[in-house]
Amino acid sequence: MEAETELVDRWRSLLSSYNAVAAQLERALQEAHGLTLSDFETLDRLTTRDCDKRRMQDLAAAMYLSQSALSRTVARLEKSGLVERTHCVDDRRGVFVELTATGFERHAEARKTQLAVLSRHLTPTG
Amino acid sequence: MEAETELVDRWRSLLSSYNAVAAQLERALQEAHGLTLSDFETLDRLTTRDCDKRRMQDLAAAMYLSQSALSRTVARLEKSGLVERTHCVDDRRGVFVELTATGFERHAEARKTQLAVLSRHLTPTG
DNA sequence: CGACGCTATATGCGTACGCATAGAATGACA
DNA sequence: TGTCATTCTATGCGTACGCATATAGCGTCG
Repeated sequence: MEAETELVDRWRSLLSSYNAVAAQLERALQEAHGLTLSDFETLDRLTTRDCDKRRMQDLAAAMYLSQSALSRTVARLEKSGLVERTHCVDDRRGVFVELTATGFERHAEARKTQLAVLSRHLTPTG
Repeated sequence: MEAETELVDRWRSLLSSYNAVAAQLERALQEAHGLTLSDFETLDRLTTRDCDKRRMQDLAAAMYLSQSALSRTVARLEKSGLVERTHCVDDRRGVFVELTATGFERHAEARKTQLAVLSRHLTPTG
């Protein structure tokens, strides 16, 4: 019984910490840069890794999004001119996603917003 | 710079922990009980507190949901017969939300599912 | 080569969300 | 009593999501 309530308490804590930060972050990114949280996270994955040209499946594996959600996120980013999609040459089922110069800049600006929000709303305790 | 990456790392960790657990929980609750995560959390609030009859605004304050999302969640729960809404007598703008017997039972069953999922997917590290 | 199973991505569909606003009831003040 | 600012909940609207399925390319075996 003790273990159960401890488990639920940890979950509650995670739930409220996450939602508090996520809501602020979502709003700030949207307002200042026209980006969804998923948009930003996707851009982030593309800058963080060595090659800034990644296959969809690699992105999907590194993220929390479902395959379909990632597909649409990348479609949004492409429409906004932040990434480009190119078919792989060796396996034409695959799709490479690549940051554009604009995408790189937008990410850099958005990262400032992210840091500002995190430092204000992400408490050390969780 | 050090502090910045530490902050971002904490956020990443929170993000992935949350999503891993939330996705499982959402699916399990939906499949086994026809409940959204928000549905369950709302029922949970109604059983946890002293009086199991609460005003919308009290629920809203105790939760992460927006006011409109809570309104619709309660509407769903009422439609399913798990809660009842009654106008307050003293302030008829307000709405009391009350668990039905069915709602109480459903919550008790769903809580087992919650505990099962949490014990499997909520790691001690967060 | 041709058929088949498998993998990678896209899309139809239904749902929950947040924002902005509408609608109803309150309290204060003339 | 009548007006008006305020509070509480509901709703119109547009968006992102997940699930299931469609589509296109791959590799193998005959």
